[in-house]
Amino acid sequence: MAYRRSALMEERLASNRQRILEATRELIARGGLRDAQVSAVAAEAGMSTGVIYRYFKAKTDLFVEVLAEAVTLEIEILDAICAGPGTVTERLYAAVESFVRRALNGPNLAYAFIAEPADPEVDIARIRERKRFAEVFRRLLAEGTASGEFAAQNLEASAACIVGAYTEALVGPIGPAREVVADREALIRSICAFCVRAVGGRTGQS
Amino acid sequence: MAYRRSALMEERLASNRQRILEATRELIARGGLRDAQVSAVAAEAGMSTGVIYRYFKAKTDLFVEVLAEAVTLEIEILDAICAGPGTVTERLYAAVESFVRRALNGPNLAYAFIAEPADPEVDIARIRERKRFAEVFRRLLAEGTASGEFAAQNLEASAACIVGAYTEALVGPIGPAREVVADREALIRSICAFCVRAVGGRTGQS
DNA sequence: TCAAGAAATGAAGCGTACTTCATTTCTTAT
DNA sequence: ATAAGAAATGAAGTACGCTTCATTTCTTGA
Repeated sequence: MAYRRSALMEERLASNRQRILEATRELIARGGLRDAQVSAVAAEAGMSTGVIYRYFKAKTDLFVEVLAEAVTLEIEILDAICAGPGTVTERLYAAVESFVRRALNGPNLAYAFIAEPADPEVDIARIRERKRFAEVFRRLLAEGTASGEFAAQNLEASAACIVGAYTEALVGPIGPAREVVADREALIRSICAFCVRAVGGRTGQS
Repeated sequence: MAYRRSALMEERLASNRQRILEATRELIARGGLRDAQVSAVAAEAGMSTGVIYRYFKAKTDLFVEVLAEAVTLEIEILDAICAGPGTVTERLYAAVESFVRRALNGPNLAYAFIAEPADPEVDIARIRERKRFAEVFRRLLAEGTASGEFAAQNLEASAACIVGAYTEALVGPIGPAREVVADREALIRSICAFCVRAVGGRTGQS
C-alpha cells in the first residue's frame, strides 16, 4: 500500500466538509434556498462542483444537515432561556422574543428555515425541525400548566400554534416581499404578548 | 373577413378556461402542486398541452389564479361568519373552526395553498393571499377590541399570529408526513381555544 | 523519486417539465 | 362550398440544475 489518510489529511477533509456547510449557510442567508445550487455552493466554497458529492450523497442531504445544524443552535439558545430564572410566563416571553429578534436580524436564513418552499425531502426535514421547536415550548407549557400559571390546554396543539404564530408574523417582515417594519420593538412586543395571552399567562406588557 | 367570434364560441372559450382552472384545482387537491404539471392539467381537462398557453401566459399565472379563486371562496365563508350573529368571541371561534375543519377535509388542497413548495411568484402570491385571510381577522379583532371584549393589542400582528397559529397546527396533520390525528374534534377545539385566549377573549370551551 | 491509491476537477450526461411552433382542424361569413 | 382566420395539437425546443465520471492532480509510504 502507498496511501493511508494521515491525521493532517483527515483534518483537511473535515474542514472541507465544514466549509461546504458554511458556504451553503452563507448562500441561503444571502438569497434563500433558491440561490444555493450545488454549483453555487461549490463556487462559494472555492471548490469544484463534483467534490460536493464526495462529502454529501445529494444536495438534499446537504440542505438537511445545514437546516438541522441551524436549528440545533437555535434550540440551545431557547433551552437555555427555558432553564433560566423567572416565572414560566417570563421565560416563554423571553424565548419567543429571542427567536423573533434573531430572525429579524438574519432575515433570509430564518425565512428559509422556517417558511421557504423546498423539495419534498427538505420539506419533511423542515417539519421535523419545527417539531423540535414546538417541543421546547411544549415543555414550557407543561411546566406552566402544572404550576397553574397557564390555563389547561392541549400542549402539543398550543406549542405548534405558538411556533406558527410567531413564524407567520415574521413572514411579512422578512419574507420575499419585504415590508418596512415601522417599529421593530413594538412588533416584537406584540408577538410575544400574543403568545403569552394565548396560553393563559399574565404579563404587564402590551 | 370570414371569421368573427360568435357568442357561442365566446362561451366555449370561457368554459374551456374554466375547465382548465377546475382541472388544476382537482389535480392539486389530489396530489399537490407537485402533480399539477402543465401536461397533466391538459390531460385532466381533456385538452392538448399547448392549448393551456392560449388561456394562460404561463403555468405560474394559472396557479396564482387557482390559488386566488380558492382563497376568495374561503374568505367569503369567513366573512359570512364574521358578519353573522353572536359575540365577537363566538364568531372568531367559529371562523377559525370553519377554516380548520375544511382544511382537514381537503388535505392536499389546503396544504398546497398553505405550505407546499412552488416557484417564487406563486410564493409571493401565497403570502399575498394569506394577508387577505389576516385582514378578515384584523377586522374582527378591531370590533372586539373596540367593544372591550378583547384585550388591547396590535391588530395586524395578532391577525397574522392567528393565521400562523392554525396554519402551523395543521401542517403536522395534513402535511406530506401525515400523522394520525387521534381526535380531530379535540384538535379543532384546542386550536380555536388557543386563538380565542390569544386575543383576550373568554370562552367556556377548553 | 516512484508507484499506488485517494481526492478533486468540471464538463458532459441526464431527467424533468415548461414553453414554443409548424401543422392541422375547426369556425365563420360569403 | 369555400376561403380566411382562429383555435387546437403535440412533438420538438429549451432551460435549469442535479449528478456522474473519465481524467488530472495530489498525498503517502517505500
